[in-house]
Amino acid sequence: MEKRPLVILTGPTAVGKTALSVSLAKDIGGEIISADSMQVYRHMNIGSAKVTREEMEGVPHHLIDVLEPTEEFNVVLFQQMARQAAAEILERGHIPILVGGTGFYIQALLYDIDFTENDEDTALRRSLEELAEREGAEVLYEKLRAVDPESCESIHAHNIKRVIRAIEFYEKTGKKISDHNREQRQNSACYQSAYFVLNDDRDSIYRRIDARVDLMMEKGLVEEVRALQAMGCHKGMVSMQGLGYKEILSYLEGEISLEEAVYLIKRDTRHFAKRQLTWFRREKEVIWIEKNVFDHDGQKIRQTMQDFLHEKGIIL
RNA sequence: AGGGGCAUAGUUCAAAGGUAGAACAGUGGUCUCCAAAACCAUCGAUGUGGGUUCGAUUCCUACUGCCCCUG
Repeated sequence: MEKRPLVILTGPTAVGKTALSVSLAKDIGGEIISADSMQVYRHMNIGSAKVTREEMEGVPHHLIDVLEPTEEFNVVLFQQMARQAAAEILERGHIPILVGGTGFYIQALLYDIDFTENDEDTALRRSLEELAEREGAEVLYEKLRAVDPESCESIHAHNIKRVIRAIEFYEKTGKKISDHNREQRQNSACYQSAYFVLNDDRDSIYRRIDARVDLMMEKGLVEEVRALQAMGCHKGMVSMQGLGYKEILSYLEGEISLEEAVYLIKRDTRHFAKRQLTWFRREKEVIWIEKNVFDHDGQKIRQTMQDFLHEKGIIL
């Protein structure tokens, strides 16, 4: 069976993905699927740097504003929704363009990673969390070693989240997650894809992050978060783990000053950008689009991307 | 101008007559259901010139810079 086309445009936060994605979509007759864990949420516009109506310029966008901030979102949901959106776009004879900075989500869709072996078990997770809290991370780690020693090779004992997931996987399926992951790593892309990573000098990215955070403050990030708080949003929610949200919440709860909150948002966003780049470096078959190689000329960048798309047979 | 104080990593702070620790930043990495999360690793400093001493970054001294007080 011939693979269906998928264009991916990603890169570190604040590098300029949104603007480029819209013009590319117009160039090639595409529709955009957001691979962004925060822009899915309604009422979270400023802090998530969500594309505005105007910025969309009429290009259809999917997976934006589809959940309430009180709802949960995760890779599995993303994968299902994105898969569905892509199918619909293709049916319309358009090209799906996956745009966003969450590398894990992109991977989940592109390689069709199998997450369905078990359902999330909140009770089990909680009891393991409590165990770690009460008796320490080492005890939890030994529990994992007993059932899946291989996982201990790759998961650090301090990384409680992943230790719990590995134990949970074993409890629910009777199989080792290390085996499962090894199998899944063999997956090859299930789309005829072009995986573009837009990048720029580190200094430029960091400067843009700082400027963007300042702009968010001017636009009223504090008010946005205050409104979310009034809707009943609190730190325990997935949506409130977003950069800009958790820090402003801390400020509103009187834990830190506004100045500290801004400092933390900038710092954590830089860290995030760095982690994103680490992820993309590791991904196979990515096409790096270094903005400075193209003198930051959007026209040249779009032309180059289209050349790649021709080459890969994604566009004629 | 006079008096006093301080000069240690990019920043904030430790320590010590036998060549210096930390936090944060920076950098590299892990990642297969909380991923804007969680976690790991790592680079890096005694302002400059003299003197005392077996040995100074530490003591003395001059210079430079910064801060405070007085005028």
